[in-house]
Amino acid sequence: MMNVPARKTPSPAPAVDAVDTSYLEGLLGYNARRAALAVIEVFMERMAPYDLRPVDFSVLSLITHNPGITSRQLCSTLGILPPNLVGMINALEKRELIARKPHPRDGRAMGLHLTPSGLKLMRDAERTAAALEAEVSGRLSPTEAKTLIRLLKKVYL
Amino acid sequence: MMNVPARKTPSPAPAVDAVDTSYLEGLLGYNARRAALAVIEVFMERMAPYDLRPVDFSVLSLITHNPGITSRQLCSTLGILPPNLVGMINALEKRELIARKPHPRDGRAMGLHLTPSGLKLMRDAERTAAALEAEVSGRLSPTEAKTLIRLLKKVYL
DNA sequence: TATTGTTATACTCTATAACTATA
DNA sequence: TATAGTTATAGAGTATAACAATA
Repeated sequence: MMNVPARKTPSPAPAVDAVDTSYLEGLLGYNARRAALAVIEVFMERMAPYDLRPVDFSVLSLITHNPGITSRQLCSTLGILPPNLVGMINALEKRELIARKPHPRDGRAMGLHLTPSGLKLMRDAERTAAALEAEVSGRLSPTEAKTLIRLLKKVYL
Repeated sequence: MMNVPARKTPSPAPAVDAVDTSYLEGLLGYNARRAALAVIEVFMERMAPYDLRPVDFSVLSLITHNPGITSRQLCSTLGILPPNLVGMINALEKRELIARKPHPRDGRAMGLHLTPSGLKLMRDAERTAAALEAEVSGRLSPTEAKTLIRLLKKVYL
């Protein structure tokens, strides 16, 4: 129970029963990272049926709401480096979810657009994302969910 | 001949001037990840003088506040896989920031402890972390900072 | 000269299987 | 049999340099 040492042992090597995480839990970065990983973990599970990782969803979502967006614009918006986007775009094009069309004003760039099947997939995927949001926000009140997003924006914007 | 109005061009490839991110910005996961990355980026800069990555700081901080903690306990607390912790522990031991002592009750395990120089480093590093917290929280009110951490905990706990 | 998209490549992070020694 | 620590290794994610085509 108490495990009281006999008076004054050198106490050479104490053991830890319950880990004290109170210090880390007071740090914003620690909590933000844990929360992000928790949400993203659920997100990955729900997007698995569509064979979309979070980054694929982000890319397709930006193309959905910005038809004709270029690779360069995707990169700077999402913080992806151009060489790392190439493979993703190629894969999405190979799956016939997106199509490249010539940019109307810049011969170097290609505008990215959803194909009909890409549009259909994203309608379902965004519905799933909305359901997931409602679920996670279910642990919060609607007001808390809005507050949380507002405060997170204040941190990174 | 005349039934193709000039107004109704096929609009073959629109261009995007300003990227619309409003959809993604409504998603909790997107905002949590962006905020976490922003905070961690500053954290990395401030910890560079100590040659500590965020994960090193987390490990040393847990050892600081839990003398005798085992590798296994570190792994389960921080969500690190055992094989990936080995190298970190070895490196910290080689820098003489931590020392392994035999676990008092389990011959398989080793208790981890700060060395005097490790203790000194962590006093400085935790002071730096506290200053950084104050700075980031400076973009929020003290109440907002507390609210943010409370809501983040609700999301991942 | 600067920028878009691209290739090649390296480095870090994370994940899996299997071994050892203790429990 | 199960667990703590370890090794080896594979895969994913992220980074820089350099090139061709176009601005």
